[in-house]
Amino acid sequence: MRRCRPTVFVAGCMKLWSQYFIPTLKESPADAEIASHKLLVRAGLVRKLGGGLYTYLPLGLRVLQKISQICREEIERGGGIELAMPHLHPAENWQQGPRWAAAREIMFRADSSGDGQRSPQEPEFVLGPTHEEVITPLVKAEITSYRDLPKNFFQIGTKFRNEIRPRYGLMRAREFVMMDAYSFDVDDEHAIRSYFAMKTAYENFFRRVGAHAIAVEADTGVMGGSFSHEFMVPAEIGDDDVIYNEASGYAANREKATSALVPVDLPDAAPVAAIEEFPTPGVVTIAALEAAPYAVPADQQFKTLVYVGDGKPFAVILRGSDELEEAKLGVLGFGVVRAATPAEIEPVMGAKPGSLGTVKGTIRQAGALAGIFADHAIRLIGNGTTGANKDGFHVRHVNVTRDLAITKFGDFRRVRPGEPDPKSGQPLQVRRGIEVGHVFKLGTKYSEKYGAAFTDDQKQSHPMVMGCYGIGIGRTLQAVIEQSHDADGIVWPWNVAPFQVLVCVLDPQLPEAMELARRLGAAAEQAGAEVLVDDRAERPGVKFKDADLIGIPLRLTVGGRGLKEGIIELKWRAQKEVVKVPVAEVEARIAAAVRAGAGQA
RNA sequence: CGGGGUGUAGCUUAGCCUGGUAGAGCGCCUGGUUUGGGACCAGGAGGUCGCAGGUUCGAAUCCUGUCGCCCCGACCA
Repeated sequence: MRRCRPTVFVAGCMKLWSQYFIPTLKESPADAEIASHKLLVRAGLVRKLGGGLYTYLPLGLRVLQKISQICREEIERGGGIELAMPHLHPAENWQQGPRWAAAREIMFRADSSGDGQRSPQEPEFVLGPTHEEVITPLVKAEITSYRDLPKNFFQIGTKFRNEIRPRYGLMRAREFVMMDAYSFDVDDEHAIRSYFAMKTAYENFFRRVGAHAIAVEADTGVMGGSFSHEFMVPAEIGDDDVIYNEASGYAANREKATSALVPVDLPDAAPVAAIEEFPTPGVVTIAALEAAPYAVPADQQFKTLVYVGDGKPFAVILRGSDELEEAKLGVLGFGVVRAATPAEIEPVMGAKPGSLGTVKGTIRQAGALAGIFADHAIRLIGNGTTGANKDGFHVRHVNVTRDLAITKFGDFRRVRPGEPDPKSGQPLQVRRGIEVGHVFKLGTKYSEKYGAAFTDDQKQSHPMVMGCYGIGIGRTLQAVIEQSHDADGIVWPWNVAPFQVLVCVLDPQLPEAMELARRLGAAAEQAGAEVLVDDRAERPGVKFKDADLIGIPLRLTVGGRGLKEGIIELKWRAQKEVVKVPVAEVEARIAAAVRAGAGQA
């Protein structure tokens, strides 16, 4: 017979470490790069199944549930109604929607079970990466009157995205837990109201879970305001650059950030001379044209890039010194955008990349282009140099208004730190952040496509105005760790800690020690805390190290030494000091400590 | 998908260049000594060296292919 530890039952819900499951690690797994990822694994919160796939172990699950519950409460307070949609979606729902082509590459396909012999070309099912394609048809079928609006439905559940590169543990997983909400309103004004209710709910949520998240402008709306915000947790390991100015409060994702580089009242430059073609053999880069003998500064060159939007080529003009921010091409309205290949460019433009330009009359097949889009900043050039659409030639004295064929101006360049803030003119700064949430005013894109319309009090039918909202629950969990840890381990904020109180029994073989531990645990539970009792037959050093690693906010230590003196020790994970408490006073002191812990959270 | 790296016991890894018995630490099991910040001694279990081919008398080691994983870029909660 194998010897087993006898099962010990404890009153209340407190868990005995020896009978629970908290596999801590002394060393970090080799594949963990950042602090939060290492701690997730070392503290026994998660284990990896495969790339971007994680099992939540008991401790991790408890935190996930804590965060989910806080999220649920705040979204409900913001007007959300919880429901649960399938994770498996008929591909048909997506095929009828507006972004099948764009979204399918990140979707996992799921075909009917069987021997796989009859696997169709097109998937029958996909695993849901998000749920607009499911909620909108539901609302279309169920809601038809203005009397039933507004509605805001949300769920907290698993999402599947075939991320090209899963990374950093839960930060970018292929299967992850997300809160997603969808609002339906009668008009823009109400939709904006729903939007800001969600934004407020988000702010409350992040405050309660102890994550310092800042709302960052993610899109400049067409209606004079901004109706997309990302919630970013500042962190060095973030994937996104936040462009901001502290004084003015301006903050935007790099992809959407703009600057006041071009004065609004900048007059159009007058032509200086007739355009003139000149030979530039072998010159195919901005840098080469900057060099002798040409000596044209990069910020006096027009850079012409060719992209393909939904199969049609189009051109973008930037200053030679600027970089294209590809995400900004989104405003052009194409579904799928990619850089054109040299083979695609030459027949349309008349030259290979490096000699391209958009001077009127020089484009071989101007009609083939879906448009020529110019960044505002080229107006700062006024008169400059560009490619002649003839290999080995450029043209100078090119005037923006007189000579360039431009369909439309727009903001396409990537902002650089130091440029003037669009709000205040102060220099912009940059820092890294992790996107943990997103609020987005969708408009009628989906409601029109799926026919989600309502009848107003004038018997008129209108498409509903939608908003969509997401919070990465797992990502928030990891962001909290990233923001709240020290050299020894995690320092959980009270509200999301897997347990709030750890009773550390140094001599569990002493019946009186275990008996006292039970008393302390009961007192903490009575005060409203969740309690973990470390009753393992380990040396004190091991227990203290593990306690610091898993980061329970309040630690109560019961040891033979203290027992003799009639004291126990009370220590906050976030502080260094140890407070000795006479056994006679423990119940009252613990109750007060638990209230304090819950209060400051 | 492009560039770089890596795969050896549950975890961290040495060995690979220069082919010849697969090693260590942690963890685990047994016994003992310890006992307030990751103890010590003795004994023990545990490895298809990612996978498939090839070269060779002989491959963890060299070659080819393949797969997984990690890092840098484009996408996202």
